[in-house]
Amino acid sequence: MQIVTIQAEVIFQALADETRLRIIRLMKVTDEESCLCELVDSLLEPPYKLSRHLKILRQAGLLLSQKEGRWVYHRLVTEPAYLEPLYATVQALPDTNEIYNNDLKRFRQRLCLREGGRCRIGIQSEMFKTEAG
Amino acid sequence: MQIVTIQAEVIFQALADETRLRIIRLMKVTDEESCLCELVDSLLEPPYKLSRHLKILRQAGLLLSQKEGRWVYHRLVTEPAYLEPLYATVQALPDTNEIYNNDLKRFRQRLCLREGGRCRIGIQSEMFKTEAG
DNA sequence: TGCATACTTGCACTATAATACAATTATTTA
DNA sequence: TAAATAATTGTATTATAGTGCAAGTATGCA
Repeated sequence: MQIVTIQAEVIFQALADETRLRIIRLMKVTDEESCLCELVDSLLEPPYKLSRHLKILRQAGLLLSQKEGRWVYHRLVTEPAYLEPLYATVQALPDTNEIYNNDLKRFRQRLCLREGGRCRIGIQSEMFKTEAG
Repeated sequence: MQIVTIQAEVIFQALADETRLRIIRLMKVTDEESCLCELVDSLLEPPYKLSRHLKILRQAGLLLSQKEGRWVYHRLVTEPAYLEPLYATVQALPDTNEIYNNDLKRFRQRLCLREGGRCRIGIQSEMFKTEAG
């Protein structure tokens, strides 16, 4: 086990971006883990963009990423304990334009395409764009 | 009364800086308000630098600034409610290098120089630099 | 009314950050 | 072993952010 002390500024910086807040909120609300292509289909953002944002969250100590074959699953890190009120804050943020809610709807749909609880397909964005705003 | 919706990214961005975290933590821990020169003496940073950081915090909706003669007093904003866990997080951050603690010691000393609960003097940094690390 | 002073800001400079495209890596499968 | 594919990254570009100096504003006081 490796404990790295992460500067508070780095954590707040990691949360100071709309795309990254969308990722954190989705992971927090669903208590799920997700691979890149599922996030692409949920947030409707290009893979290279999300991949870079995921890296920033990982480096800030907020996400843990594990490779499984061709897929990489990302999930929230819950330690140290002071991360919890931060996630709670993100989860409590107003969602005036329903951005978070639409991400969530698409993500839930996308989860239905898993087989045996794992993603077996790639990006399906075209399909998801036409549905659920 | 004017309610302005502030983007979450702006709030997290405002917290993504060491100097600003020092200001927030000091205001939160002491539950005090402070003018610029008191902060200069507490954080030992130049006035123009702190003035700019205070502006950023104000624009993010975290500080309220009120002018009183030549002095401007700054204090934490507590609304909306989701700011509270953020401040709590800042207050709970580890203080490995005692930076926050040293700020606090100097601030408490500086408060002793108030007359009638108000600051009546300007920057005294030279005096504060020589004491309490 | 002129000076001291608490604070702010214009400007220049440097560093960091977000994005898009294209290329690359790593893994699976035919 | 070659093609397909999930994911990452090099590079260029543009925008934003932090800092320091010097100048400016606004208030109080002699």
